[in-house]
Amino acid sequence: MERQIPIGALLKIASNEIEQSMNARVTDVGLTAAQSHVLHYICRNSGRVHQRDVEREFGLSHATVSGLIDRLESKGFLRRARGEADARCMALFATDTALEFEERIHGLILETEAQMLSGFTAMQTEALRAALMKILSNSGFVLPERDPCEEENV
Amino acid sequence: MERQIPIGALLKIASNEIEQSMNARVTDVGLTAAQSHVLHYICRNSGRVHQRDVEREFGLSHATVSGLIDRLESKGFLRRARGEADARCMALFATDTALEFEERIHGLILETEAQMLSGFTAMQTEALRAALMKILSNSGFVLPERDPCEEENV
DNA sequence: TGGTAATATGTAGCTTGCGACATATTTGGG
DNA sequence: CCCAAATATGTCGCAAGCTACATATTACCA
Repeated sequence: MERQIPIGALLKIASNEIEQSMNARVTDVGLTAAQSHVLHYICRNSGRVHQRDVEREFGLSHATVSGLIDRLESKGFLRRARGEADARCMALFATDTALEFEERIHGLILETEAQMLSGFTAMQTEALRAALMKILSNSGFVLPERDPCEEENV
Repeated sequence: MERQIPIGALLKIASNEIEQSMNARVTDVGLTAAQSHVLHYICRNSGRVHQRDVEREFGLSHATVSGLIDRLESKGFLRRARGEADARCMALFATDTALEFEERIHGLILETEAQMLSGFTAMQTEALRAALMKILSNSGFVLPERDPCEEENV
Protein backbone atom coordinates (compact mmCIF):
# COMPACT_ATOMS: atom_id res chain seq x y z
CA MET A 1 0.00 0.00 0.00
CA GLU A 2 1.75 3.14 -1.19
CA ARG A 3 1.45 6.42 0.58
CA GLN A 4 -0.53 8.85 -1.61
CA ILE A 5 0.29 12.38 -0.56
CA PRO A 6 -2.03 14.82 -2.36
CA ILE A 7 -0.47 16.65 -5.30
CA GLY A 8 -1.34 19.99 -3.74
CA ALA A 9 0.65 19.13 -0.64
CA LEU A 10 3.62 17.95 -2.71
CA LEU A 11 3.52 21.17 -4.70
CA LYS A 12 3.62 23.30 -1.59
CA ILE A 13 6.44 21.35 0.04
CA ALA A 14 8.46 21.43 -3.18
CA SER A 15 7.91 25.14 -3.57
CA ASN A 16 9.09 25.80 -0.01
CA GLU A 17 12.15 23.56 -0.36
CA ILE A 18 13.23 25.28 -3.57
CA GLU A 19 12.81 28.70 -2.05
CA GLN A 20 14.99 27.69 0.88
CA SER A 21 17.57 26.22 -1.44
CA MET A 22 17.67 29.51 -3.34
CA ASN A 23 17.75 31.50 -0.10
CA ALA A 24 20.86 29.63 0.98
CA ARG A 25 22.57 30.48 -2.31
CA VAL A 26 21.87 34.22 -2.30
CA THR A 27 22.30 35.15 1.36
CA ASP A 28 25.88 36.28 0.85
CA VAL A 29 24.73 38.62 -1.92
CA GLY A 30 22.45 40.15 0.69
CA LEU A 31 19.24 39.04 -1.01
CA THR A 32 16.40 36.62 -0.44
CA ALA A 33 15.06 34.22 -3.04
CA ALA A 34 12.03 36.36 -3.88
CA GLN A 35 14.13 39.52 -4.08
CA SER A 36 16.62 37.81 -6.39
CA HIS A 37 13.96 36.76 -8.88
CA VAL A 38 12.35 40.20 -8.93
CA LEU A 39 15.70 41.95 -9.22
CA HIS A 40 16.74 39.68 -12.08
CA TYR A 41 13.56 40.57 -13.91
CA ILE A 42 14.10 44.28 -13.37
CA CYS A 43 17.75 44.12 -14.45
CA ARG A 44 16.69 42.60 -17.76
CA ASN A 45 14.03 45.28 -18.23
CA SER A 46 15.46 48.26 -16.39
CA GLY A 47 13.42 51.41 -16.95
CA ARG A 48 10.88 49.65 -19.12
CA VAL A 49 8.80 48.03 -16.35
CA HIS A 50 6.49 49.24 -13.62
CA GLN A 51 5.43 47.54 -10.41
CA ARG A 52 2.32 46.33 -12.14
CA ASP A 53 4.47 44.31 -14.55
CA VAL A 54 6.20 42.63 -11.63
CA GLU A 55 2.81 41.72 -10.17
CA ARG A 56 1.70 40.06 -13.39
CA GLU A 57 5.03 38.37 -14.05
CA PHE A 58 5.13 36.63 -10.67
CA GLY A 59 1.43 36.36 -9.92
CA LEU A 60 1.69 38.47 -6.77
CA SER A 61 -0.59 41.08 -5.23
CA HIS A 62 0.38 44.73 -5.42
CA ALA A 63 0.81 44.81 -1.64
CA THR A 64 3.40 42.06 -1.79
CA VAL A 65 5.29 43.65 -4.67
CA SER A 66 5.23 47.03 -2.95
CA GLY A 67 7.02 45.51 0.03
CA LEU A 68 9.55 43.65 -2.12
CA ILE A 69 10.37 46.80 -4.07
CA ASP A 70 10.67 48.74 -0.81
CA ARG A 71 13.31 46.39 0.52
CA LEU A 72 15.22 46.22 -2.77
CA GLU A 73 15.21 50.01 -2.94
CA SER A 74 16.39 50.48 0.64
CA LYS A 75 19.23 48.05 -0.07
CA GLY A 76 20.26 50.19 -3.01
CA PHE A 77 19.53 47.68 -5.76
CA LEU A 78 16.91 49.69 -7.58
CA ARG A 79 15.26 53.06 -7.91
CA ARG A 80 11.62 54.07 -8.27
CA ALA A 81 10.58 56.95 -10.49
CA ARG A 82 7.13 58.31 -11.25
CA GLY A 83 6.24 57.69 -14.86
CA GLU A 84 6.56 60.78 -17.05
CA ALA A 85 3.67 59.86 -19.33
CA ASP A 86 1.51 58.42 -16.54
CA ALA A 87 2.11 59.74 -13.06
CA ARG A 88 0.34 56.78 -11.48
CA CYS A 89 3.01 54.30 -12.53
CA MET A 90 6.32 53.71 -10.83
CA ALA A 91 9.06 52.97 -13.37
CA LEU A 92 11.73 50.66 -11.97
CA PHE A 93 15.44 51.10 -12.66
CA ALA A 94 18.24 48.75 -11.62
CA THR A 95 21.21 50.51 -10.04
CA ASP A 96 24.81 49.92 -11.09
CA THR A 97 25.26 47.78 -7.99
CA ALA A 98 22.43 45.55 -9.11
CA LEU A 99 23.78 45.27 -12.65
CA GLU A 100 27.15 44.19 -11.25
CA PHE A 101 25.49 41.33 -9.37
CA GLU A 102 23.09 40.43 -12.17
CA GLU A 103 25.23 37.82 -13.87
CA ARG A 104 26.00 36.14 -10.57
CA ILE A 105 22.33 36.13 -9.54
CA HIS A 106 21.32 34.67 -12.89
CA GLY A 107 23.89 31.92 -12.38
CA LEU A 108 22.48 31.05 -8.97
CA ILE A 109 18.95 30.92 -10.38
CA LEU A 110 20.06 28.48 -13.08
CA GLU A 111 22.02 26.47 -10.53
CA THR A 112 18.95 26.11 -8.31
CA GLU A 113 16.81 25.12 -11.27
CA ALA A 114 19.40 22.53 -12.33
CA GLN A 115 19.65 20.97 -8.89
CA MET A 116 15.88 20.75 -8.62
CA LEU A 117 15.62 19.04 -12.00
CA SER A 118 18.70 16.85 -11.71
CA GLY A 119 17.95 13.44 -13.20
CA PHE A 120 15.12 14.74 -15.37
CA THR A 121 15.20 14.08 -19.10
CA ALA A 122 14.31 16.94 -21.42
CA MET A 123 11.00 15.23 -22.12
CA GLN A 124 10.19 14.85 -18.44
CA THR A 125 11.03 18.51 -17.87
CA GLU A 126 8.72 19.63 -20.66
CA ALA A 127 5.95 17.34 -19.43
CA LEU A 128 6.31 18.86 -15.98
CA ARG A 129 6.23 22.38 -17.40
CA ALA A 130 3.10 21.55 -19.37
CA ALA A 131 1.42 20.07 -16.29
CA LEU A 132 2.21 23.15 -14.21
CA MET A 133 0.95 25.46 -16.94
CA LYS A 134 -2.27 23.47 -17.05
CA ILE A 135 -2.65 23.79 -13.29
CA LEU A 136 -2.15 27.55 -13.55
CA SER A 137 -4.73 27.71 -16.30
CA ASN A 138 -7.15 25.66 -14.15
CA SER A 139 -6.62 28.27 -11.43
CA GLY A 140 -7.49 31.11 -13.80
CA PHE A 141 -3.96 32.46 -13.87
CA VAL A 142 -3.09 34.38 -17.02
CA LEU A 143 0.57 34.70 -17.78
CA PRO A 144 1.74 38.04 -19.16
CA GLU A 145 2.16 38.08 -22.95
CA ARG A 146 5.65 39.21 -23.87
CA ASP A 147 8.09 41.50 -22.19
CA PRO A 148 6.71 45.03 -21.84
CA CYS A 149 7.51 47.74 -24.42
CA GLU A 150 7.84 44.89 -26.87
CA GLU A 151 11.25 45.32 -28.40
CA GLU A 152 11.28 42.84 -31.25
CA ASN A 153 14.05 40.43 -30.33
CA VAL A 154 15.28 39.41 -26.90
CA MET B 1 9.61 32.03 -29.83
CA GLU B 2 7.84 30.53 -26.81
CA ARG B 3 8.05 32.10 -23.41
CA GLN B 4 10.00 29.76 -21.11
CA ILE B 5 9.16 30.57 -17.53
CA PRO B 6 11.47 28.63 -15.17
CA ILE B 7 9.91 25.57 -13.56
CA GLY B 8 10.76 26.91 -10.12
CA ALA B 9 8.74 30.04 -10.79
CA LEU B 10 5.79 28.03 -12.12
CA LEU B 11 5.90 25.83 -9.05
CA LYS B 12 5.75 28.79 -6.71
CA ILE B 13 2.94 30.52 -8.57
CA ALA B 14 0.93 27.29 -8.73
CA SER B 15 1.45 26.67 -5.03
CA ASN B 16 0.25 30.18 -4.16
CA GLU B 17 -2.78 29.95 -6.45
CA ILE B 18 -3.86 26.64 -4.97
CA GLU B 19 -3.48 27.94 -1.45
CA GLN B 20 -5.68 30.92 -2.27
CA SER B 21 -8.23 28.69 -3.94
CA MET B 22 -8.36 26.57 -0.78
CA ASN B 23 -8.48 29.67 1.42
CA ALA B 24 -11.58 30.86 -0.41
CA ARG B 25 -13.27 27.50 0.20
CA VAL B 26 -12.61 27.27 3.93
CA THR B 27 -13.06 30.85 5.10
CA ASP B 28 -16.65 30.27 6.14
CA VAL B 29 -15.51 27.36 8.32
CA GLY B 30 -13.27 29.88 10.04
CA LEU B 31 -10.04 28.28 8.87
CA THR B 32 -7.18 29.02 6.51
CA ALA B 33 -5.79 26.59 3.97
CA ALA B 34 -2.78 25.64 6.09
CA GLN B 35 -4.91 25.22 9.18
CA SER B 36 -7.37 23.01 7.31
CA HIS B 37 -4.68 20.61 6.12
CA VAL B 38 -3.12 20.33 9.57
CA LEU B 39 -6.48 19.91 11.26
CA HIS B 40 -7.48 17.20 8.79
CA TYR B 41 -4.29 15.33 9.59
CA ILE B 42 -4.88 15.63 13.32
CA CYS B 43 -8.50 14.55 13.05
CA ARG B 44 -7.44 11.36 11.32
CA ASN B 45 -4.82 10.71 13.99
CA SER B 46 -6.28 12.34 17.07
CA GLY B 47 -4.26 11.59 20.20
CA ARG B 48 -1.70 9.54 18.31
CA VAL B 49 0.39 12.41 16.94
CA HIS B 50 2.67 15.07 18.33
CA GLN B 51 3.73 18.41 16.86
CA ARG B 52 6.88 16.76 15.61
CA ASP B 53 4.76 14.48 13.40
CA VAL B 54 3.04 17.49 11.88
CA GLU B 55 6.43 19.04 11.11
CA ARG B 56 7.56 15.92 9.27
CA GLU B 57 4.26 15.37 7.49
CA PHE B 58 4.16 18.85 5.99
CA GLY B 59 7.86 19.62 5.81
CA LEU B 60 7.55 22.62 8.12
CA SER B 61 9.80 23.99 10.85
CA HIS B 62 8.79 23.60 14.48
CA ALA B 63 8.37 27.36 14.78
CA THR B 64 5.79 27.36 12.00
CA VAL B 65 3.91 24.38 13.39
CA SER B 66 3.90 25.86 16.86
CA GLY B 67 2.11 28.93 15.53
CA LEU B 68 -0.37 26.92 13.49
CA ILE B 69 -1.23 24.76 16.49
CA ASP B 70 -1.56 27.87 18.65
CA ARG B 71 -4.19 29.34 16.36
CA LEU B 72 -6.08 26.06 15.94
CA GLU B 73 -6.11 25.65 19.72
CA SER B 74 -7.31 29.18 20.39
CA LYS B 75 -10.12 28.63 17.89
CA GLY B 76 -11.17 25.54 19.84
CA PHE B 77 -10.40 22.96 17.15
CA LEU B 78 -7.78 21.02 19.06
CA ARG B 79 -6.19 20.48 22.42
CA ARG B 80 -2.56 20.06 23.45
CA ALA B 81 -1.55 17.64 26.19
CA ARG B 82 1.86 16.78 27.55
CA GLY B 83 2.78 13.21 26.70
CA GLU B 84 2.43 10.79 29.59
CA ALA B 85 5.36 8.62 28.55
CA ASP B 86 7.52 11.50 27.36
CA ALA B 87 6.89 14.90 28.91
CA ARG B 88 8.71 16.68 26.11
CA CYS B 89 6.07 15.81 23.53
CA MET B 90 2.75 17.53 23.00
CA ALA B 91 0.04 15.04 22.05
CA LEU B 92 -2.60 16.59 19.81
CA PHE B 93 -6.32 15.88 20.16
CA ALA B 94 -9.07 17.05 17.85
CA THR B 95 -12.07 18.52 19.69
CA ASP B 96 -15.67 17.49 18.99
CA THR B 97 -16.11 20.72 17.05
CA ALA B 98 -13.26 19.76 14.78
CA LEU B 99 -14.59 16.24 14.27
CA GLU B 100 -17.94 17.70 13.24
CA PHE B 101 -16.26 19.76 10.53
CA GLU B 102 -13.83 17.03 9.49
CA GLU B 103 -15.95 15.50 6.73
CA ARG B 104 -16.70 18.89 5.25
CA ILE B 105 -13.04 19.93 5.35
CA HIS B 106 -12.02 16.70 3.70
CA GLY B 107 -14.53 17.36 0.96
CA LEU B 108 -13.13 20.83 0.33
CA ILE B 109 -9.60 19.45 0.16
CA LEU B 110 -10.67 16.91 -2.46
CA GLU B 111 -12.61 19.58 -4.34
CA THR B 112 -9.56 21.83 -4.52
CA GLU B 113 -7.39 18.95 -5.66
CA ALA B 114 -9.93 18.03 -8.34
CA GLN B 115 -10.20 21.58 -9.68
CA MET B 116 -6.42 21.87 -9.85
CA LEU B 117 -6.13 18.60 -11.76
CA SER B 118 -9.18 19.00 -13.96
CA GLY B 119 -8.39 17.75 -17.44
CA PHE B 120 -5.56 15.52 -16.24
CA THR B 121 -5.60 11.84 -17.14
CA ALA B 122 -4.72 9.32 -14.43
CA MET B 123 -1.40 8.77 -16.17
CA GLN B 124 -0.60 12.47 -16.28
CA THR B 125 -1.48 12.79 -12.62
CA GLU B 126 0.83 9.97 -11.66
CA ALA B 127 3.63 11.36 -13.83
CA LEU B 128 3.22 14.71 -12.10
CA ARG B 129 3.28 13.06 -8.70
CA ALA B 130 6.44 11.18 -9.60
CA ALA B 131 8.11 14.35 -10.87
CA LEU B 132 7.28 16.23 -7.68
CA MET B 133 8.54 13.36 -5.54
CA LYS B 134 11.78 13.41 -7.51
CA ILE B 135 12.13 17.15 -6.94
CA LEU B 136 11.60 16.62 -3.22
CA SER B 137 14.21 13.91 -3.21
CA ASN B 138 16.61 16.20 -5.09
CA SER B 139 16.04 18.72 -2.32
CA GLY B 140 16.90 16.20 0.37
CA PHE B 141 13.35 16.01 1.68
CA VAL B 142 12.49 12.74 3.41
CA LEU B 143 8.82 11.93 3.61
CA PRO B 144 7.60 10.34 6.84
CA GLU B 145 7.20 6.56 6.64
CA ARG B 146 3.72 5.49 7.69
CA ASP B 147 1.22 7.00 10.04
CA PRO B 148 2.51 7.15 13.60
CA CYS B 149 1.71 4.40 16.12
CA GLU B 150 1.45 2.12 13.10
CA GLU B 151 -1.96 0.54 13.36
CA GLU B 152 -1.88 -2.21 10.74
CA ASN B 153 -4.57 -1.16 8.30
CA VAL B 154 -5.90 2.26 7.44
C1' DT C 1 -16.45 69.90 -19.81
C1' DG C 2 -17.42 67.24 -15.64
C1' DG C 3 -17.98 63.53 -13.12
C1' DT C 4 -17.60 58.62 -12.63
C1' DA C 5 -15.01 54.50 -13.52
C1' DA C 6 -10.74 52.35 -14.03
C1' DT C 7 -5.95 52.04 -12.89
C1' DA C 8 -1.56 52.26 -10.01
C1' DT C 9 0.18 52.53 -5.87
C1' DG C 10 0.58 52.97 -0.55
C1' DT C 11 -0.54 51.25 4.18
C1' DA C 12 -2.39 48.40 8.02
C1' DG C 13 -3.07 44.05 9.99
C1' DC C 14 -3.18 39.33 9.55
C1' DT C 15 -1.12 34.33 8.52
C1' DT C 16 2.64 31.55 7.31
C1' DG C 17 7.27 30.59 6.53
C1' DC C 18 12.09 30.78 8.35
C1' DG C 19 16.50 30.89 11.59
C1' DA C 20 18.33 31.65 16.06
C1' DC C 21 18.04 31.36 20.71
C1' DA C 22 16.12 29.45 25.18
C1' DT C 23 14.14 25.80 28.02
C1' DA C 24 12.87 21.30 29.54
C1' DT C 25 13.12 16.41 29.32
C1' DT C 26 15.10 12.07 28.06
C1' DT C 27 18.95 9.06 26.66
C1' DG C 28 23.34 7.09 26.95
C1' DG C 29 28.01 6.42 28.17
C1' DG C 30 31.71 6.30 31.62
C1' DC D 1 24.81 7.90 39.16
C1' DC D 2 25.72 11.92 36.56
C1' DC D 3 26.76 14.89 32.85
C1' DA D 4 26.65 15.62 27.96
C1' DA D 5 24.10 15.04 23.90
C1' DA D 6 19.90 14.50 21.68
C1' DT D 7 15.11 15.66 21.38
C1' DA D 8 10.68 18.49 21.70
C1' DT D 9 8.84 22.60 22.21
C1' DG D 10 8.36 27.86 23.01
C1' DT D 11 9.48 32.59 21.55
C1' DC D 12 11.41 36.54 18.92
C1' DG D 13 12.10 39.02 14.84
C1' DC D 14 12.03 39.01 10.12
C1' DA D 15 10.35 38.25 5.02
C1' DA D 16 6.62 37.35 2.09
C1' DG D 17 1.99 36.39 1.03
C1' DC D 18 -2.92 38.10 1.33
C1' DT D 19 -7.34 41.32 1.87
C1' DA D 20 -9.31 45.58 2.71
C1' DC D 21 -9.07 50.25 2.73
C1' DA D 22 -7.19 54.86 1.12
C1' DT D 23 -5.24 57.98 -2.28
C1' DA D 24 -3.91 59.86 -6.65
C1' DT D 25 -4.10 59.94 -11.50
C1' DT D 26 -5.98 58.92 -15.92
C1' DA D 27 -9.79 57.61 -19.17
C1' DC D 28 -14.04 58.01 -20.90
C1' DC D 29 -18.74 59.05 -21.75
C1' DA D 30 -22.81 61.96 -21.53
